[in-house]
Amino acid sequence: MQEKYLPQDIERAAQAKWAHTQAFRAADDADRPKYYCLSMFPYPSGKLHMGHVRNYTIGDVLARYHAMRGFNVMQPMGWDAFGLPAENAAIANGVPPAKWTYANIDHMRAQLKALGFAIDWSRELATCKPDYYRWEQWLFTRLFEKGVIYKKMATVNWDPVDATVLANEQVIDGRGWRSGALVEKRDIPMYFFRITQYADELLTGLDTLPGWPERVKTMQANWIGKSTGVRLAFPYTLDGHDEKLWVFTTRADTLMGVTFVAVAAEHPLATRAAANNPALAAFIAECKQGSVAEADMAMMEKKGMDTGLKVTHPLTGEEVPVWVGNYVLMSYGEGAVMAVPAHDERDFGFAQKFKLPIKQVIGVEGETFSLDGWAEWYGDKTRGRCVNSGKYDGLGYEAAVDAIAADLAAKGLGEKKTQFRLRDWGISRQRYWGCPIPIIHCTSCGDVPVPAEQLPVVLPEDVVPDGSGNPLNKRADFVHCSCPKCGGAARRETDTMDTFVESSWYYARYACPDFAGGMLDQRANRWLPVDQYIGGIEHAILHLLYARFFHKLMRDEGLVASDEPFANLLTQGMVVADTYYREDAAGKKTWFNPADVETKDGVAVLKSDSQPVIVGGTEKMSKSKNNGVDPQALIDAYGADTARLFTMFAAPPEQSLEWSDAGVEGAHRFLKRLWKTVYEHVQGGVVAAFAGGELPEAAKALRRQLHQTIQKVGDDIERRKQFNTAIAAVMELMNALGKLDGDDAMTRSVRQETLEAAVAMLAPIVPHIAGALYAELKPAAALAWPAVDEAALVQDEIELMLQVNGKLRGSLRVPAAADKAAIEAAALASEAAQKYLEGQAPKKVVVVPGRLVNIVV
RNA sequence: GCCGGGAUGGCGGAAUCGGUAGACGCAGCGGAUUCAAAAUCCGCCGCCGCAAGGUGUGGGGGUUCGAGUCCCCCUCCCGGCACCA
Repeated sequence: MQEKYLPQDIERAAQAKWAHTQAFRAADDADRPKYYCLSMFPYPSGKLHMGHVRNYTIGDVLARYHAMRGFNVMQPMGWDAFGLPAENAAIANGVPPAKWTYANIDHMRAQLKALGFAIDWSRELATCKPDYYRWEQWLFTRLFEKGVIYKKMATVNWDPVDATVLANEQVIDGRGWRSGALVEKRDIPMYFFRITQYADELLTGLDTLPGWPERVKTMQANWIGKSTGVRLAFPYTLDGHDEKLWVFTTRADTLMGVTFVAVAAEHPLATRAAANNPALAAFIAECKQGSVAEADMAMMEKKGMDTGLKVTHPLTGEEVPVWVGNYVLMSYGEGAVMAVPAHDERDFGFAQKFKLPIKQVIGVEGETFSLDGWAEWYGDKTRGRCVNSGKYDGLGYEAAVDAIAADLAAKGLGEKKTQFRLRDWGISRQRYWGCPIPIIHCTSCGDVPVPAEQLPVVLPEDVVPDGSGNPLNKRADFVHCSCPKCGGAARRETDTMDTFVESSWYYARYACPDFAGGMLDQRANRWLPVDQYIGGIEHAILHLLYARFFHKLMRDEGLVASDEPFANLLTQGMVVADTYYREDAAGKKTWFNPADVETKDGVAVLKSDSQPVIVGGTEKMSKSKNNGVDPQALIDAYGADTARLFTMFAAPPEQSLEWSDAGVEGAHRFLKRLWKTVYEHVQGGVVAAFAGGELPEAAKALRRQLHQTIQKVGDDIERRKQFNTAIAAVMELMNALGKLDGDDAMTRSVRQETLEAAVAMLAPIVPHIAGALYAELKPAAALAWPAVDEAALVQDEIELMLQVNGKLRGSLRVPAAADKAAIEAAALASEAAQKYLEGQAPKKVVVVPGRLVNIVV
C-alpha cells in the first residue's frame, strides 16, 4: 500500500475502472428493486459551477448509497441545451449557438466524469438534438389537434430600437439591455398550453406527494391560487348598446361599498373611452411603457385616470365611475376589479390619492372606522359583519356572500365562481435557439400542424444571431414550405418553444433515450416515477409545476401510467457568493468574478489593476452577476473526493451554502488522516473484523460508538438527507479510534471492524479513496454497507442531567433499567439537589427517563 | 408589492419529538517535533468575571418545570413572481 495519499492517481484509476466495467449501467430488466435517482440536468453554459457540483454530489451520494443497499440504480445525465445564453454568446463572439453549445457539453461532460459521479452515460441526451425534440414536436401536434394547445394574443416586452422581443431578464429599469431604449408592451399572437384545465388536479395532486418539502407544495398551491368568489357584472350603455363590465371578487360581502371600478390599461373599455379622450389615450400609452414582469407592475407607483364612463351598480342601481388603473392586471380574472376602498388596502390608498369616496360596509365590534389611515381590521373577513348594507346588515362573511350572490344570480348579473391565479402557459418565443414550433401557416387552411411523417422540423444549426429580430425569419429555406393540407405555398412558424417544454419531459426519456419509434416506450413505466429528484429551490414553482403538468398530458396520451413524475424531491439550497462590480458613466455595470477580486486594507480591489470595485452583496452564483466559483481549481489542487467531501460537509443540502475557500483544507486533511490511519493499521497486518468475544472496556466503548455511528449515518443519509452530520459522525468516530490504545488481537479486530465500516460509510461521498482503502482492508471484497449490531449498543448505566428550576446543576449516573421512582430518589439524594433544596421539600420533580430530572424548588 | 424561506461563537454549521446550546470542521492561541520552516501530533478556545457565578441562539412580548425549537408582533437577508435557467 502507498504510504502517501495521492488523489490524482487514485481517482484516475478508479474512473478508468468504472468506465471499463460499465459499473453504473442501469439494467432495464433487473429483478432487484429500482431506484431512479435524478438530478436536474444542467444548462451547458460553459463549465461546471459549484451549484452543479453540489447538486450532482447530493444525487451521487444517494445513488451510491442505494446501490450499496442492493437497489438497481439509474442515475442519468443530459443537457438542457436550448436557451438564451447561447444566443448572447453568438452575438458577443460570432459563433453559432449550436457550435458553442456542443463545445460546452464536451467540456462539462469531462468535468462531470472527473468528479466521479456514478452516471449511466449510455442514456445521455441533449435537448437540442432532433432525435429528442422531434417527439416534443410530435406531442405538440397531438395536443394542438386536441385543443390543449391554442393560439391567442399575449403581451411581450418590445425593444423598439433593436426591433426585438426581450426576456424579462433583458429589461433593466424599464429599458432594453443592449439598446437602452424604453421598453414597450406589445401584443403578439402566441401558442398556449391550457394548463388551467389541469389546475385542480395539479393542486389536489400535491396531497399525494408526502416526499415533497412542505414549502414547495405551499408555493405551488399559492401559485395555482384557487379562490372561490363571485363573478359579477356592472351594466352600462355605450353608443346605444347595453353591455356589461365583468369583474371577479373574493369579497362579494363588500359589494355595497363599491365606489368605483378600475380596469387595466389594455381593457377594451379603456381603449374605447380613449378614442375621443386624448388625455386618457396618453395615460394608457404611458401605462404600456415598461416591462411586463409582474414584480415590476406590483411595485410601480399606483396611477389612475377617470375614463369619464359610468357603469351601474348591480344591486343599488347607483352610478359608479370607471377608472383606468396601472395596477390592474389584464391577465388575471377579468382585467377589471371592483374597488372597495374601505375594505381593501390597495383600493384605500388609491381612493385617498385620487379623492374618491370611501364607504364603510363592514364593522367589527369595539372598533371605530376612520379615514385617517388603514387599519388591519378593515380587511378582516373573519371578524367583520355587514353594516350600511341595507338588507345584508348583520351578516358575516359567508352569509353575506351567499345572499349577495343569490340576489345577483336572480338578476342575471353574477354567480359564484372558482377562480385560479394560474394562467395558461404561453410557449412561443421569438428566438432562434429553441425547438421549432411545428406549425405551418397557410393563407387558405390557417394554422396547420406539421404531419408526423414530416417531423422533425429541424432547426438549422449554422445560424449566427445578431441581436435584432428572429434570425429564422431571414432564412428563406426554413420559412418557405408547402401546406400539408392543400399543397399551396405556405410559411413555416418561426417562433420556437419555451425551453421549459424540453425540461418538462426529459426525466421520462432517460428511460428509453434510444427509442426511435415514438416518444416513450414501456421502459418508461418500469422506471417512473423518479424515486428521488434533486435540484435547486429556485425551480420550486415553474419547472416543477410544468413537469407535473406535462406528466399528466403524457398520461392522458397513454404514454405513462403514473400521475406524478417525482415521488421524492430534495430542493437543494443555492450556492451563493459575493458579487463585485463597477459602473460606467451610462450606468452600465460590469461584474467581476470573486476569484479576480482581493481585499486590501479592508477595500475590495481587482487583482489585475488594484483599483477598487463595488461590493454588491451575496447572491446566487450566476452568469449574469459573474460570481460563480470555478470548481476546477479545487479538483486540480485537491482531487474530486475533497471537492465532494467539502461540498457535502459545509452545509446541509436544503440550506444555502455561502462559498468560501477556507475549509477545503480541513476536508483534505481529514482524507489524509484517514489514509494514514488505514495505512498504519494495514502495515501491522489486516485481520478479521471483530466477530464476538470479551473485549477490553475501551474497545467495547469504541464498538458501541461504531454501531451508534452506523445507525446515525444510515439515518442521516436515507431519511434525513443531511450529509454534513453524517460526515461529522464519522469524523468523531475516527477521532475516538485514534484514542484507542492497545495492540492485542481483540482490540485489533475492533480496529479492523471500525475502519472497514468507516470507509464503507464514506464511500457514497468519497468513492475513489474509499474504494482504494477498502481494497487494502478487505482485498477482493465488494463494498457493502455495514450492518448495525444491536448487541453492541446495550449500556448498563446511563447518565442523566440534573436540573434545579430548569437550570443545569449536575448529572446523575443510574442503571439503564431504573424506573421513575428510583431516578427521583437518586436525584433528591444527590449532592447538588441537597445544596439547592436547603432542607426543604421540592415543589415538583419532573423525571424524563433517559434524559433528565428537573427539581422545582 | 405578493408568495416561500432564513437569522445560533471570529467563520461554516450541530442540537432529529420542547430536555446538557455551540457536536464536527475552519480560523486563532499555547505546546511538542524541526537547524529552521512546511507538514504532523497534543492541548485550549461563546461573552463578562481572579473566582464563585452570571449571561447568551436577529429584536420585543407570551406559553411551559424547562424554549434555538411552540404562539403573537417587528427588523434584516435570500429565493420566486409566469420570456434567465
